[in-house]
Amino acid sequence: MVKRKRFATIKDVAEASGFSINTVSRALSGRGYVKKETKEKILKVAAELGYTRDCTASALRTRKTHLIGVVVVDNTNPFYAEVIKGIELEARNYGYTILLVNTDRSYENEERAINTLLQRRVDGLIITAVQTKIDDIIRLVQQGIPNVVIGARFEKIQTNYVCSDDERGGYIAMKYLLDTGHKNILFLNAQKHKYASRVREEGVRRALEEFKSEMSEGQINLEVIYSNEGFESAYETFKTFVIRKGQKFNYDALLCYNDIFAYAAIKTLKELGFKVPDDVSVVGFDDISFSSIIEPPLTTVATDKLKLGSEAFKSLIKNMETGSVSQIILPVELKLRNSTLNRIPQDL
Amino acid sequence: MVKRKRFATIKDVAEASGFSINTVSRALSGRGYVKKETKEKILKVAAELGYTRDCTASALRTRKTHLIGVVVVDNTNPFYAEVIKGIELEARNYGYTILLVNTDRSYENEERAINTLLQRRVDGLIITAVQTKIDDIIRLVQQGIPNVVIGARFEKIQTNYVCSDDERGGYIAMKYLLDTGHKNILFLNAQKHKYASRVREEGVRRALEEFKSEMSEGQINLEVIYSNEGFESAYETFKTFVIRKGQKFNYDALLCYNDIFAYAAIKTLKELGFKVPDDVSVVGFDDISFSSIIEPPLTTVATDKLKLGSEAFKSLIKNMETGSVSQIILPVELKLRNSTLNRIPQDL
DNA sequence: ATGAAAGCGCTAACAG
DNA sequence: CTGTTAGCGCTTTCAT
Repeated sequence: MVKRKRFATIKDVAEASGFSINTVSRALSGRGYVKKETKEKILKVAAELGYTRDCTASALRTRKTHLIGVVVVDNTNPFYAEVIKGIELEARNYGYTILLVNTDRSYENEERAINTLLQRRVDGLIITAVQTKIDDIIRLVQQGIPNVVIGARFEKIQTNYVCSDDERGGYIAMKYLLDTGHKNILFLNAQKHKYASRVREEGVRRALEEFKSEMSEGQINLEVIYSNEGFESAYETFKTFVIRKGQKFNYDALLCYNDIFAYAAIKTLKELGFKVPDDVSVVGFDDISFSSIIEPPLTTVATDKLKLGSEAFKSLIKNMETGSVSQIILPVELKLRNSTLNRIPQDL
Repeated sequence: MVKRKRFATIKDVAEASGFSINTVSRALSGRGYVKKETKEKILKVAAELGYTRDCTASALRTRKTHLIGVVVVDNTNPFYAEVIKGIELEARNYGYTILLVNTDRSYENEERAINTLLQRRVDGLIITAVQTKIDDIIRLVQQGIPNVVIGARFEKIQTNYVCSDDERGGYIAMKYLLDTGHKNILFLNAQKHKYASRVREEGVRRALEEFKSEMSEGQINLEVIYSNEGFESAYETFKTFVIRKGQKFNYDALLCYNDIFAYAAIKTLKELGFKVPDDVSVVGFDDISFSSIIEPPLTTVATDKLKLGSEAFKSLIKNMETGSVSQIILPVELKLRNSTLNRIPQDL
C-alpha cells in the first residue's frame, strides 16, 4: 500500500511560518485582519508546503459543505445530461461541487440517494423526481433541507421548482399542427402519473378546443395513447399500436411526449413503410441535440435545458440564503424542421 | 432564513438511550462489540431521533471520505455520459459517491477541478484527460493520490488506465472496409495529440499494410484528415474538405474517429448529394446509443462504455487498497449496420 | 493585528 | 461488552 503523504495542515503552515494557527487560518481564508506582509509570508510558506485546505474539516466546523446533491433518473438521457451540465457549470461558478446520483427510475433508489446525500451533509438538493411517490421529497421539505425539484410541481406541497412551460408547449405544438391542416392527430404521450405528461396534454386539448370553436365546418380527430418512458418502451408501444390498427392507421400527424419518443415512432413508421413527413408529420418535445441531426430533422418544442439547470441552482442558492421559495417556469419555443409538412393546399 | 433544525448527533442518541457515545458509535457503525439488545435499543432510539450520520465528521477522523472525483470533458457527450453512468453505478455499489466536474476541454479547468476535488479530500480520482498537457496528472501520481485515467495512456508516466483497444478498433474497421472491396478510403480523424487518434490510425495503417502485402494487383488509397472534436468542428472540417475537392471527391469509404464525426460527415454528404452507403460507406467509432437509431444505422466499432466506467472504478479501488497499478484494455467489436456496403461483385 | 482555547461530530486506543 | 479520553483540521469567540 503506497502511503500518500499526508497533506500539510494549517498547523504545519503555522509552525513553518512562525505565526499562530489562527493567523494562518485568517490569512488563508481571507476572513479577518492580517497584516499584508504577514499574509504574503504565510501564503508563500503554504505554497511551499503544498498546503491544500481540508474542506471536510471546515465543513464540520462551519456546517457548510458547499456540496450539492443532484439526483436524476439517468445521466445518460440527453435531457438530463444537459440539465446536469447547466447545474454543474453554475455550481462551479459559485464555488459548489455537485454529487451526482442516478436513480434508474426507482423510488427506493431515490430515497436511498437522498439519504446518502444527507449523510454527506450537502447544503442542498436538486431532484428530478420519479414522480409517483413523493414522500421522500415531502420529508425533505419538512426537515427544512433546501431543495429544488426540476420538471414537476406538486399540489400536495409547496416546493421550489423549475420547469418549462409544458402547457404552452403542448398548446403551440398542437396549434401548429392544426394551423397547418392536420385533421387526424395521434398523441403518443407518457404515462399520466408524470406531471409533464398531464400538463402537456392539457395544452394540447386547449389548442384543440380553441381551434374547434373557431372552425366553421369539418372534423378534427385527436387520439391519445400512453407509453412508459425510454426509447425501447415507446418503440414497442407505438409499433404494437400501429400494427393493431392495420389499415385503419390513417393519422396525418403524430405528436410525441418527447424527442426520444419521436425517434422511436419515426423508426417504427419507416419500418412499416410510412414516409415522414409525407404520410405523417411528427413533432417532438425537448429539442435534444440529436434532433437537428437525425433524418428528417425533427420539428420539436424546444426547452432550454442548460437554463433549467442553472436556474435550478440559483433558486437553490436563494432558498438556502433567504429561505424564499420560488416557482420558475421557463418559456418554450417551437422549432420548425423537416419532420412536419404544411397540409393546407397552397394556391400560389 | 428558515433554520433547518440540526441533525441529531451520536451524542444525542447516547443521552437518549443511556449508553455512552462510544457504544452508540459502535452500534451504529457496526464495528466492534455491542450486545445485541443494546444495539437494537440504540438503533431504535436513533431512528426515533431521526439520526443521520455525519460523513464530514467521520471523514475528518478516518481520512476516508468515500467520495471519488470524476473529471470529464463534457458530461453531455454521450460517450462520457455512459462512462459516468458506469462509474456512478459501480461506485454506488461500493458505498462511494461521485463528485462530477466538467472541464470543457480546458486544461486550466482540469487543473482547477483536480484542485477542488483534492480540497474536498476525495479518496481517488477518475479522469478523462484533455491530453495536451498532463502536468496535473503527473503531480497527482507524485503525490500518491489514487487515480485512474480513462481512454489514454501516457508514455511519460506510469498510471492506472482503462481504455478500449483502439489499435484493434482501427484495424478491424479498416480491414472490414478493405475486405468488402473499398479502394479509396478517407479517414476523418481527430487531432494527433489525442492518444486515441494516434492509436486508431496505427491500427488503420496496419490493416492497410497487411492487405497490401497480400494483394496481387490493384491499388488502394488512404488519405487522412484531422479535425477538432465536437459535431460542429467535424462538420466544418469535413464540409470544407469535400467542397475543396469538388469533382475529385471520389472516396468510396469514410472512416471516422468517432460516431459524432460520422454523424457530421453523413449530414455533409447528404447535403452535398452523396448517398450513404451507395456512394460512400461510413464507419464510426464508439457505438453511442443513437447510432442504431439514426438513418442509416451506423456501422461502427463498439466499445463498452459502461464497462469502461465500472472497470475504472474497480481499478481505482484496487489502487487505493493495495497500491497496485493496473492497465486495462477492453475489447472492441465491429457492429455491422447499414451505413456500409459490400462493394465486391457477388456472382450469385 | 495576532494568539489561546474551545469545539464541530465522530472514531480509535485503551481501560475497566 | 462498555465507558473514558484524545484528537482529526479547521473556525470562532474572546483576550491581548
